[in-house]
Amino acid sequence: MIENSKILLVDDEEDILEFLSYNLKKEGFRIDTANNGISALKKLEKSKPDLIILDVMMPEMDGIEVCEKIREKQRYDDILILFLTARSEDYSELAGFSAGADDYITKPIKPKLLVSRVNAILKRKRKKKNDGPIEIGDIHINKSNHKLLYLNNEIHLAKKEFNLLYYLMTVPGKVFTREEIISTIWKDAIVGDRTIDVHIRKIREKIGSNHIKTIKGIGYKFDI
Amino acid sequence: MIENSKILLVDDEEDILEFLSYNLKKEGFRIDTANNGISALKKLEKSKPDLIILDVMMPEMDGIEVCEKIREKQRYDDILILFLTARSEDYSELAGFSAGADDYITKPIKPKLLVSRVNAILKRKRKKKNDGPIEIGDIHINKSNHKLLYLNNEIHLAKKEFNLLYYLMTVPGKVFTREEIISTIWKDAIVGDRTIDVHIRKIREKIGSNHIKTIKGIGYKFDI
DNA sequence: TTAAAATGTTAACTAATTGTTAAATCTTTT
DNA sequence: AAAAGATTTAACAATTAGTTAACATTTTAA
Repeated sequence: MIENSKILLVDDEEDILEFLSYNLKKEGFRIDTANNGISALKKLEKSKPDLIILDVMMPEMDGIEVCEKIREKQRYDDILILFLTARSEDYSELAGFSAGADDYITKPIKPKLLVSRVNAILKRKRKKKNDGPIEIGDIHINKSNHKLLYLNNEIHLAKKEFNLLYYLMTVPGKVFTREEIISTIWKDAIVGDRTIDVHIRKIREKIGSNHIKTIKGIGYKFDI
Repeated sequence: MIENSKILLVDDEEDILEFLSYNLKKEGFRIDTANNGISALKKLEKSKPDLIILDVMMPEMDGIEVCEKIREKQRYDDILILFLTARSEDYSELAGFSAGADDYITKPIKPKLLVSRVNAILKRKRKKKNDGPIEIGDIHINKSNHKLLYLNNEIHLAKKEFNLLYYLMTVPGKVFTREEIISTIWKDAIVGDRTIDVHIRKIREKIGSNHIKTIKGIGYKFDI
């Protein structure tokens, strides 16, 4: 869900932070702010955003430098960086991209343009990775770190349970037939008929029984 | 070796290809050329270059489109793309970066600038891949001096242990499959199945068993 | 309404994976 | 060349995951 993306805003001017914050929150983004480079880098450690919007001109550590610092760490590779630059500071386009930015917006910022640019860039990111985390309601499932968050608590799922839930969540609302499930989760093994049920049961035990619905005679679906 | 980098030049004008080729070969780069987008995409399949220099203006498929096509494939993520654009085609800066370019050069091309830009961009890539120190919680690991600090005490790790821990720490939280681990830490050697475990055990002996978590059936991950 | 069909539930059983040692084999250092 | 250290292996233990069988419950449809 693009709307659910976390964005970190970095600018030394409070006005701009508020302006950006307001316009992006309205679109459903989760916003965090920092008013200098150092504090931005610290916030990163705590919670990794999907996108950082970074003012180029800042006292002490400018945006370019912050960007370079971020790009040094491999684990931040997938964070998008969008520069905010005054039209006059032409240098920034070049230096910014050399530092590893993904896009830039020139001031004065037009809310509509901002939002559309942010959406575009996030969409691009999403397309890139196919095992992306899925967040539906109070359930966050992430294949790359094999984590399931239910109401913000980490829940342990065994491999089969995890794969099964993830599979159902790839297309919420869609009914997956037992056959479909077997052929993707069990590939070539042959398992008895109760096996699926038992796994479903174990998942329900962990995330409550409202999310996975039984469609009798057909299969199961994940619903919010 | 930056000098050894492979560069793919894509331009429809033979003159420019030769000009670029001449100047870059002189610097020790390995050069391959293509005179349209289709052929460039085909050459990619055969042999992956480190950098692609792409003319924006080309008949049939323009540079932007080629760039987008490349960026669609995850396996080409680490290829750098540098655009060649006429000064007038201002649009390309923006469209180009949105398409996923890493830098651009405007025509007319000055050999010295070209070379320095190419070097800069390649160096940036190299830096990214490499060895920054990683500090997570109470663990500081530094590849350049092969040191591990745990709770501010220096701990000795044997080479394999060190590499393994470092690898896991490059992306904290991510689950590395046994396969991934084997193929990066053991490159081309073939080792038995218990080898990883034994190394993991030794690392845990030294930094406690909370940081490296086992995800049964999948692999290991480093967590804070 | 009731038998048949499908799914839910449990606990026992089986299989698969990982942990732990100590010894064997390589490597490096002295 | 001996010693020390690093790495791998093999055997076995421990743990966890996955499956099944037996039975219960629910739903469907005659």
